[in-house]
Amino acid sequence: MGISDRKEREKQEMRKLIMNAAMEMFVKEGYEKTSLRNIADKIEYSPATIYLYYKDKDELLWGLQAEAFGKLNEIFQTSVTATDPVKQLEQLTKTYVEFGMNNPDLYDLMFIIRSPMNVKDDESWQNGSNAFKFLTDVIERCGDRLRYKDAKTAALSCWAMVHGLVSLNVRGRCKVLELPGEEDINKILIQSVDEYIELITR
Amino acid sequence: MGISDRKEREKQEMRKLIMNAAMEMFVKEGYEKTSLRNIADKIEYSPATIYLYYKDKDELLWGLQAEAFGKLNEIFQTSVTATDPVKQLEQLTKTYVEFGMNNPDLYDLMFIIRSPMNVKDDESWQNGSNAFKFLTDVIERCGDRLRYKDAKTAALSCWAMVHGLVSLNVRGRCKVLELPGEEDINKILIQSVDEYIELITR
DNA sequence: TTTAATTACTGAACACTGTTTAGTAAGTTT
DNA sequence: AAACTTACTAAACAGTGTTCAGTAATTAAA
Repeated sequence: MGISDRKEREKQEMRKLIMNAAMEMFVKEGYEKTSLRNIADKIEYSPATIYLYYKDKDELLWGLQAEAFGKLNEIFQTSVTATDPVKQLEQLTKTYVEFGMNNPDLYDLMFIIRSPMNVKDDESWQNGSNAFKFLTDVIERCGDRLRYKDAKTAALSCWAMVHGLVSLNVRGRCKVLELPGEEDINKILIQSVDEYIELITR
Repeated sequence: MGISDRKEREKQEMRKLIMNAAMEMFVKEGYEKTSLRNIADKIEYSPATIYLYYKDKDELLWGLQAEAFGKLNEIFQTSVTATDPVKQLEQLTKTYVEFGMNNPDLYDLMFIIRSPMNVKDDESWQNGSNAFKFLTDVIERCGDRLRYKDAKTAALSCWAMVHGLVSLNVRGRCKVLELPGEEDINKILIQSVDEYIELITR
């Protein structure tokens, strides 16, 4: 059955072709400009063809989301290098903030946009879950060096803090801060994370 | 010039008619269903008419945003009743979280959606700025009872925390938490806020 | 009071969006 | 060579925000 094997291979290649085009479009042109028609144009196929490989736009976005979470996990792996778990937490949170600020569109897709993150037990949810597990593991290793009652709420709070900082910025809500002069917003965020880590450790 | 006065009055009434219809639609049907055509249908005018009173959809959204911020300010005023500034901060943060959880669509419009919050010196920005000032004022009154270096970063961090909690929930990102049983997510959030307040006070 | 100018409004169109369906052309099997 | 299956697309549907020419009513000027 070599033919059906090849057919299956070609099908996966086509899925990848669509996926890659969508991803490239997404990081280059942003969410708004990434329509099915534009993607179809890019890969020189009809828009209807995409529907033969993906149920709808949401399914495509889940794919992008999965890749983005994978990327985040990779960065975590390479950036969190310390042996001290508290130091690890510091590296983790800063890495998170930097990732969000450097990849606003991907961050959007992963943590802000409405549609995805709906279905359980798919790749996207798996990768997202892994990233969160990375955080909870670090926090658990911190043990009683964190001034938190249990690891679960500690993880939630910690995540909420960094996500709050990033998402307020990504969606331009930090103008009310009225930063004096041309202070780098990126540094202020990192500083806030620093202060937070200091605050929750004893 | 009584005529032009009446004309101006009628113009404002029309603006209000559109605004109210849009707001009603927004809180009842959500953002997705609130299209210009639907609004126009509701007030029994042509969609084109709306453009005679609002430059575009964004301008309309700014109006809604302004009202929502006004509403939030009101709630702040009636809910923050304590004399102790730290207690005030606790009331403020909890009120914020509850507002977000009870009015997800409005919260969306105020703190998540992309388009608005662009232009300075308009009503929406004013009201948003006021809400933030409410927070910074409370924090300043707390003085050295907060374990923060300066009031500004304290305010940012505090806001980031509550916004993080609410927005992760509003956009359904808290499923990774894997809450045991049917625990009320609302209570967990309030609990997290509690713990945070406790954490930053000495 | 009749005519001219201004105002308020709309129908229809434009350029998009995601999505579905009927039909075609090629590849595969019999 | 005929029958079947697969891969693909043109065209349409229903929706979006937005613009513009044209109409009817109101106001101002003659």
